[in-house]
Amino acid sequence: MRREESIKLTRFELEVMQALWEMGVGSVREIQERLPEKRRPAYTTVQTIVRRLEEKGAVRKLKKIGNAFIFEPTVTRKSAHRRLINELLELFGGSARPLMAHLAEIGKLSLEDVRELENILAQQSTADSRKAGSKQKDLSAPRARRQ
Amino acid sequence: MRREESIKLTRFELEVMQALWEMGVGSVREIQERLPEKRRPAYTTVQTIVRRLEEKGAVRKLKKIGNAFIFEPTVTRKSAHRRLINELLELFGGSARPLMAHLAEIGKLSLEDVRELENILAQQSTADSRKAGSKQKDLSAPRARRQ
DNA sequence: GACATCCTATTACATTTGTAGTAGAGTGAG
DNA sequence: CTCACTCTACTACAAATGTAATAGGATGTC
Repeated sequence: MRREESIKLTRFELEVMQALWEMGVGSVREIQERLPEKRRPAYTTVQTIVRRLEEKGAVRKLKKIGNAFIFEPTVTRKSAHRRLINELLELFGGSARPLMAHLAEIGKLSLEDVRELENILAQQSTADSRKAGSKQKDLSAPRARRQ
Repeated sequence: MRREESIKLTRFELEVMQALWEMGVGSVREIQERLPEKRRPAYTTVQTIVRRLEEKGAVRKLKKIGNAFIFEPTVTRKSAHRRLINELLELFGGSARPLMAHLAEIGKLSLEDVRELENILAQQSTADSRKAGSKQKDLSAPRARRQ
């Protein structure tokens, strides 16, 4: 069994996974309909991507409803994101600092962002020092976007 | 003239650019020799990548020494990195917060990192607040910085 | 049970990317 | 000048990726 960390996803594959992660599970049709209407790919295009995702081990057939397969993700959004981040980090020398500095420099990171993050981290570190096993979750939960 | 922000670089192209950015300018030979010895690509492979980079407008011929061209980057490391970061940010909903949270969650970000960053940001914001009252934009404006 | 639908499986093809070979022009050492 | 080298320009080709068409099986609807 391949380690899921080793699965690399292309841009389009990631979009499809994104839809699946949001839905939990879904058919090819449902995935297609969830993709942005602007320049929505053909049904069979989505089908091809889902097939490739299955070959890569990123999704699997969960069951069949009627004559349609229902797919579910077998890699978590988090692990996929982790991979992407790690790749990006490599370009920045492996450490998060230059990346953060860059984020700040190009205006993507506000002082408020950082202060909140600092609080979270501070709490984590005290919590972790007492009980190292507990995974603090949901920091990456989607939140209202502004563009 | 294409806007440099629109230039997308592949993994290998980025490695080559990395070498060029470090050197400032250089020939194909020099670039090749600067690539990591582990699995160093053939000379003509590097040559091909450099040619593609030239077609994309990421480098240009600066001059000729002997019969060899000397290339120089025409996109800055910063702008290339900005593009990569923006692409990654899109996956995280466009905001840096979830990305930061994720970084913290997977242990890539320490409390010290964040505290230092906070200092930097605090200084920037006081400097900027004199000009633009609202959001701290413009951090990406050309601000005499060494490359 | 015949038809219009919807799905799957298979095949196809252009582009991009990684990786390099070859031919021939330019250049420095004798 | 001639030879060995070094470069460039051009060509090649497989794998990955984006994008879809086609053929044919399964299903719901009269």
